[in-house]
Amino acid sequence: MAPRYEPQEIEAKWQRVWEDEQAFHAPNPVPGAPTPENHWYQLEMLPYPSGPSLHVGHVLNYTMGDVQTHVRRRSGWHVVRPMGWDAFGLPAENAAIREGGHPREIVARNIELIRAQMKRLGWAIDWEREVSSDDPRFYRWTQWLFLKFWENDLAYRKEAPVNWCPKDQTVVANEYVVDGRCERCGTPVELRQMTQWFFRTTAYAQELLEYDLPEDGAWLERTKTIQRNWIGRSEGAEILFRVEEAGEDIAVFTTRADTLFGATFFVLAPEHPFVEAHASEEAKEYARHAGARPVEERAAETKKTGVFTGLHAVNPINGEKLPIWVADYVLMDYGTGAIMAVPAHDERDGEFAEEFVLPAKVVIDEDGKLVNSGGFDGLPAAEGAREIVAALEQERRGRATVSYRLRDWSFSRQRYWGCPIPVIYCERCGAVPVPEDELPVLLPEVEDYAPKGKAPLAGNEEWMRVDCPKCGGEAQREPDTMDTFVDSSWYFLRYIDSDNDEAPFDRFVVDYWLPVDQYIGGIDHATGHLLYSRFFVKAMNDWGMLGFREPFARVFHQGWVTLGGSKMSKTRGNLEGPDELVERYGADAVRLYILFMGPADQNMEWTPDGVEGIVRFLRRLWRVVHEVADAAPSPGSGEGALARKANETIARVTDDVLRRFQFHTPISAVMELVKELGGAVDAPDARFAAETAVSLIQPYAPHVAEELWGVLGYERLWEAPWPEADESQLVRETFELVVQVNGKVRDRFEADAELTEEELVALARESERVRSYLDGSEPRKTIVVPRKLVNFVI
RNA sequence: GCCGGGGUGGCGGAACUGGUCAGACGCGCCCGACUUAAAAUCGGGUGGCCCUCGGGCCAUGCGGGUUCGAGUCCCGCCCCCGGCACCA
Repeated sequence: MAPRYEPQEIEAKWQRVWEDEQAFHAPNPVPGAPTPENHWYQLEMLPYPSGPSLHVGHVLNYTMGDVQTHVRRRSGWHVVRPMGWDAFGLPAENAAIREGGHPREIVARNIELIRAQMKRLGWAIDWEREVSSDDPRFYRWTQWLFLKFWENDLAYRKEAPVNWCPKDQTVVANEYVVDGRCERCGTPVELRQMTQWFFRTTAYAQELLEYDLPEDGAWLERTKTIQRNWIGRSEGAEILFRVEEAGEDIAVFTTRADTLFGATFFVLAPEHPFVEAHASEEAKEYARHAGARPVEERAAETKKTGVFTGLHAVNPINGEKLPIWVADYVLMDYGTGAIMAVPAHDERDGEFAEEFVLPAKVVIDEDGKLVNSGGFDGLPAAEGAREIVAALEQERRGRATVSYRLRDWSFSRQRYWGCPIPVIYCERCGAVPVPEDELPVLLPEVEDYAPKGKAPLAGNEEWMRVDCPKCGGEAQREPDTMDTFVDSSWYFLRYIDSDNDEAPFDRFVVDYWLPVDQYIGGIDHATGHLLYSRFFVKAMNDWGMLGFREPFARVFHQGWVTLGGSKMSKTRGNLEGPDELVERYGADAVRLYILFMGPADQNMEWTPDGVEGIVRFLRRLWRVVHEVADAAPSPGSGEGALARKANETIARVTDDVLRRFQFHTPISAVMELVKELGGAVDAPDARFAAETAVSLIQPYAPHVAEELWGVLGYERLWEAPWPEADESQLVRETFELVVQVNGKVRDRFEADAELTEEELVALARESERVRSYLDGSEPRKTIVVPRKLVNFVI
């Protein structure tokens, strides 16, 4: 009789062993010493410790990473799999405000609790590399990196319209405004003119479109599409229009240079500097009002609005004088903020022309060829565009160019709980960097850190007052803090060298481990975190800090876990933690269940109902392995029906996890194996099958697998080599021959795998059932698929 | 509108390069064993319709096509999910 399966005891026992041994610590390579070539960096997006518990979505995410980790480790890879905390930022700060404590304390408490949960789930994490973004030893280097960006003109300060969240009382980056609302709290954002710090992400717009991946790297098409759309590259031309009244040129951007002869008027965005400089009073008045409104609001207007400026622009291709209007359907931050209007071939220009009774001129006919376009008539549109741009280029009035939709990343935040921006403002010297040896600028205590529309750090006057590092005169600190996405843009580099106090990281070790071999996290970060991290790495590569240009070789997005139909999230308050289930059924059952629920990349509704099936499977596995240990001889035989099934299971599980990144089907495969084994525990090959089943389930259920490994007489399964399928066992001596008549299966029977095509046909024709369908007639055609089927066509 | 991903039983889903009556594995449901009984456990059944119990027909969003053979390939629709969108 097998002892009872007591997951709580078993799990506590093995977790203690792994902890004592630091079983999942992966040492860094040392220069000059031999290093394992086969290395693997397994990374999952780090959690916000804004609440006291993980939710089941996290459990899915980290268990997937865990399965990868175990399989890779046991397959001979040197695997690093770190963990840390995205501790700074709004989520944690808002939680602290809600609960009425200091963010530092709330975050520290949450980290304790979540770390304990992670250990309780038995994840194979290298805890020696743990980092937290609110630790001065970490954010010192966040500040250092900021200074590098500034020094390299990739960070700058400017006054610009920015998204302001009235609830969170801070600026929000474009990337985290979703449908005009703050991604964090769902409040509609407002447009505010503010002086802010920006990262010049646009400098890398083109490179961010090109995935500079290692040979075997792969990003999902889905993710690349989202990023591509976000970056929004359009090829077109910049064309100069002369405004004689002002003695100036204005540039327009167009993707339709082929329609240049069709331009009948000209439009400036309200914010275009030319308006304030030269336009009529009426036009200026309109521009002041219109420019203050957010784009979504402008777009929602049913009628186009605008005012004539009193000025004219000369079309460089034909010398026509076009009236210049100012209208809010033209946006300052795309292209040049000015357009040539072609009402016949652009819907919006058409609407505007209709509203203000302006002429339209058709220049492309139904066949897509240029008409009314002087010497360019008859050219197909694409060619016409090229020719026209070429002609303008001769006159230095135009050139082919590319425009992007991507904007620079605004990253200064008017909140307390973040990394201080190490800048000092001096009346005489302007903005001055805090000298490197004075880093970190520690986040000071403030009396009141509640959001109030301006930076809470400004409230600490003693901290704010500082001597200018350049001239020694009176100066003030920058009171804004950094967006938490700055921290997460490089944390994966710090993991690799988290004890380094001389530099953010050492290039040698980072170049060894990175790019991250497998990154797992939510697709909601496709245009934010994932893009920012790529930007950071490209910049650091340009400065020679590291030797690669992409941070993540492979990216996988788990689906959301939904509850009541909507994504689990703190804002919705529909969180479900794993604790109750873990307590009841153990970590192994929860880990298996969450992965068994469905394909990991699809959304799934959380229901604990099916966990019973997994518990039944674990109990069966427990019982069957004990029975085998009692009944079947050791070492036993590696041949027979069970052994073959076991080998097939090895091949399936390995391929699914490593190549297909599919986690639910391996569980089915092992279930099948265990079921078959249960009916033949005293077979000579039962022991081999039992060992295989235990070994294959270890990445999913490491505790029970370890215990059963012991029952089978072995030790340290977490270090045991991953099983390899015996190829000779996969090749069957016989196979089930399917015989079809007209494509319909009429008979099936075992046949020797060595038979030739002729022999198979002969065999098939002997079948009684087939004969009755053939009805004595000769098949018109016979198709033979070796080792599969014979099909008679009559 | 443009770009990307999907549509298979009561449910989650499997079928990886066109080839084993499509539906693995699990949930749920039904039947049985054990039990005084229930739970637990174990065994069996479970796409639909028809049936003379041999089997037959229909089925992978809809309509066509290619092929000896299509969930898988091609063409045309419909629907769902995600991204972008007054972006010139």
